[in-house]
Amino acid sequence: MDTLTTFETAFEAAGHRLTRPRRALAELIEARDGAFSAADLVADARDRRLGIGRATIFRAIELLEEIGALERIDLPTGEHAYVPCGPTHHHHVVCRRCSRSVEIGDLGLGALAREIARKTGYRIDEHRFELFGLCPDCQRGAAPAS
Amino acid sequence: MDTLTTFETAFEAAGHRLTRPRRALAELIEARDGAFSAADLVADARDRRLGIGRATIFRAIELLEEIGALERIDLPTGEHAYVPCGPTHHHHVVCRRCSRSVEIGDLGLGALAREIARKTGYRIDEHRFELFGLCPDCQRGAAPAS
DNA sequence: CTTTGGATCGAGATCGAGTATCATCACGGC
DNA sequence: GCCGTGATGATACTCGATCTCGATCCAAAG
Repeated sequence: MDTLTTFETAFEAAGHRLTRPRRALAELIEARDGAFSAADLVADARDRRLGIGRATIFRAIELLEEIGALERIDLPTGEHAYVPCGPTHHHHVVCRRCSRSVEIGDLGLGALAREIARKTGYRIDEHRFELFGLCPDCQRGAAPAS
Repeated sequence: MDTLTTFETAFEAAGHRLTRPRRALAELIEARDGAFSAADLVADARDRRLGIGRATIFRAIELLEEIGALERIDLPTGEHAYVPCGPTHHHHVVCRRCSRSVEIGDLGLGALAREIARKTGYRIDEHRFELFGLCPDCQRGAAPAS
């Protein structure tokens, strides 16, 4: 395999080494195609006997988050999950059954945040908008992708 | 003290006993006047030698959350915090320095969620919108309330 | 191709939030 | 006041996440 996946490219572009564990994790994430938890990756890696340590997985996630290739989402259950995403400001819709996620644009929330800042007097420098529900497939009762 | 605080009333109204530990926790929460973590309450209780067990604090928080007197918020740091709030649908603006929070109304987000549902095909049944920044006092460099 | 330094790795210890257990206690209706 | 049931708190435990540190690997230079 000499074509690099999105995540492999992300590692290189940010000036980090493209090591075997990182390649493997990039593949695992691409294979999931949706939101996943750190525990999911740990389980995947163990199931496939990749011999990747827990710490390495957390470090890779942290790195991809810094780079902007992943974003952490807080599920309604209180668990942490991560979704693959692009560099522009956006929000996510996450299926609570299969975890597949869709990016949506800013949708005027930036303007809304400024409006709220004006009304409350707060200086707002971060906002999060997350939506949860069922994706079309899961509504039909189809088997989820992952 | 024979006037009940908001939280003491909340316990009674939901048909739960108004015990000494619960009264004490209600006071601690009111005294904080903003978002706080479970660990904050544990620390407060220990500092004041109230002799309240860790489990009791988590149970009280869980109860108040069920009742609707508290809502869990996920801070940008990944920590869980809780904010006092009323029963109607709303969102919060939280100061990331002093944790004081302000409730804001729905602001048309319900309609926006429906619009997103239409576009993406997802059946959306939950959404969260949280804003973080500096409250007016903290912008002025004033000492935060808590 | 070999060397070499620093980034990265993996195993295990550790930490900390949150939960489960269970004998004892106290609220509040009677 | 009594008593039954909900509540309490000490303790042990689970589990996600972090820290440590010696070993290893990558990649650039020679």
